[in-house]
Amino acid sequence: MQKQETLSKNQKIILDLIEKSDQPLKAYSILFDVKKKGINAPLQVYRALDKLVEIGKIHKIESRNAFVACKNSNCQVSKATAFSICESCEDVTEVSNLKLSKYLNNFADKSGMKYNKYNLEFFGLCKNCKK
Amino acid sequence: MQKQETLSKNQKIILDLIEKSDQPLKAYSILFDVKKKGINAPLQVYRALDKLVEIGKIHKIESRNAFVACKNSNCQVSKATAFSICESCEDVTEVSNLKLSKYLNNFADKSGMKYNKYNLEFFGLCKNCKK
DNA sequence: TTAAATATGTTATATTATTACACAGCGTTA
DNA sequence: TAACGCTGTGTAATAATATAACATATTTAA
Repeated sequence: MQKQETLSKNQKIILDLIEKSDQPLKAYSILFDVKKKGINAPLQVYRALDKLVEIGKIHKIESRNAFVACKNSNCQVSKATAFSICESCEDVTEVSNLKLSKYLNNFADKSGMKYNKYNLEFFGLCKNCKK
Repeated sequence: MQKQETLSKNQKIILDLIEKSDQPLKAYSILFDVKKKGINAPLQVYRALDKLVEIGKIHKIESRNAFVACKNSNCQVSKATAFSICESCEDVTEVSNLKLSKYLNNFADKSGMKYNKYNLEFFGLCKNCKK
């Protein structure tokens, strides 16, 4: 949590916004929302997003080009991420399952390549949409 | 394999191109390459790509906005995909590991959501780039 | 107290993807 | 065989996502 203190102005504004949303936000919707705070250009948003992803405060949902706050309160670096995505309502939830992350962090296939990061996205129908 | 026969002209041209490449291709690079075959517009490419993804002939590498041919020769539907991506040379390989796919296909977390699809991307350095 | 590193602001532009509309070919079925 | 649904094609325009290039400010650390 101590890293929070050292965020820059724009980074704070944008992290705040993302943390207040329970769903992933897209870069240009963020831009729209922060214009009233003096952030005027896409690049200002993307720069903050890049930094926030880098330090693990937010994650990018690659299949949706959208960003969510990290729910692992102690997450410092974004290197092992998993999400479940409802294909109907687009609700996204971060999956935190110790077994899963252990399994994937230790995964090695025959290529001999050692992975230092992964991103997993599950798709399905959420409880509400299954009804 | 029998589905191959029923691909349309544009779909065949584009699948051919992707299958001949050992690395993921981006939509506009595909467009550039197939102009000589009479495919002139992005939409023609995207439509073919959508279809090919749908029937499992190719996969989209979400983090790279690029498309690779499916290496599972008998893959009919693209519902469980895993790739390893070298962050230095951008080499991408499809991971086919029965244990992994079983594990992920059966994965269920506390949300009770049942997944019907997933996409997993591992990142690291490939053998060549590790040297 | 200067240099290096990080962040900001702005304009322009590149890259990725979709909307909207018109029409062609093919198999069904009525 | 005509009407229909379905899938695919072609084209133009535009939307959505992301980065390059340049100038300047602020913070950090030697």
